[in-house]
Amino acid sequence: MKAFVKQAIQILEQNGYKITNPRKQVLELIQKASSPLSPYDLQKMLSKEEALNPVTIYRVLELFVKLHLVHKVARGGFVKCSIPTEEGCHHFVVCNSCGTTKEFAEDQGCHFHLPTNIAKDFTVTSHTYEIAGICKKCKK
Amino acid sequence: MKAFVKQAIQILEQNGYKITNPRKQVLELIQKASSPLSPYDLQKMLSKEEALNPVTIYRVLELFVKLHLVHKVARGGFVKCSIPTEEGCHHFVVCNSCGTTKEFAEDQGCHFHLPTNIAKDFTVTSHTYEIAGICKKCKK
DNA sequence: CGTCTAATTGAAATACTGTTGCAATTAGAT
DNA sequence: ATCTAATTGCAACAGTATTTCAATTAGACG
Ligand SMILES: [Mn+2]
Ligand SMILES: [Mn+2]
Ligand SMILES: [Zn+2]
Ligand SMILES: [Zn+2]
Repeated sequence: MKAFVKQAIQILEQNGYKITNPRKQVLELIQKASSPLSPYDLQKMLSKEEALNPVTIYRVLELFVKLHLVHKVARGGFVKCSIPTEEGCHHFVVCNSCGTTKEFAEDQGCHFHLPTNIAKDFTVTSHTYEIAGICKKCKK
Repeated sequence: MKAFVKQAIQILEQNGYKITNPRKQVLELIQKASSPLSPYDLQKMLSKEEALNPVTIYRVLELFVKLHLVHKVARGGFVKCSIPTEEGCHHFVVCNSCGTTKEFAEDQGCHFHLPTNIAKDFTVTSHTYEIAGICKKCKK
């Protein structure tokens, strides 16, 4: 995943969006990162000279998501609480349009799978499986 | 999952916590719900008479999480952004103690599985698989 | 190149979410 | 019924997210 910035710029151009400094800066940071970044994560990574207004970062990311340049992965903020399941896992369907979240049961049991290299360093207490997309209603 | 409230109250008692109105109210609401609830979701579900201070709801939930009466499922808040993967899926390990989030590759490909009854009503654009627990560092 | 303008950014105001400290209230032990 | 530690509510605050509008700028065009 190295051509990321280059390719993203192409897609911006193709869709008639300007190649601005804030957009380039954010793309560079995302390319370097190995973990998901929040708007404020990004802000903190910028030097004083290249500082950006948080509002700008939000808008840049919003655009990137619209163009599918980045995925919006739901992490952070607070907590929704749920009754624990037998196997300690949760399965959700989330509509990207209306935000509706529904919990569901997997039809042939839990598909949990922990890579062995992770298992060494990490004590698992629960896991979550989330499917994002568009619900029936929002398809009109 | 019907004995939920009763069992929760038992565990509160066993651990020397008081059975208060706010705690009972929140337990009832969670039992009724079929989807995860945020503190403010819960607040909105309460009538004027039984109204609770949001701070109280936060603290009640915090206790419930500690006693494993509910799971803290990470949804909502804003966005962390990530470069999309081939298969449109993301796999994270999240430490419940320090909050560190790492993305990882599944060792034998993507374990994505969409129950057929969901597939009918829902157009999937991406999915996320998240493992929560305690990282090496935080185990001391 | 410079000019021009629609697109983009930043500043300010505001709303929502989450946390902390302290005083008032209350569950439940005696 | 009384007493007290545990719990709740209030107030103040910090962090996150959104909206409006004025200032700036990318890049199209001459
Ligand atoms: Mn599972
Ligand atoms: Mn996957
Ligand atoms: Zn929807
Ligand atoms: Zn940790």
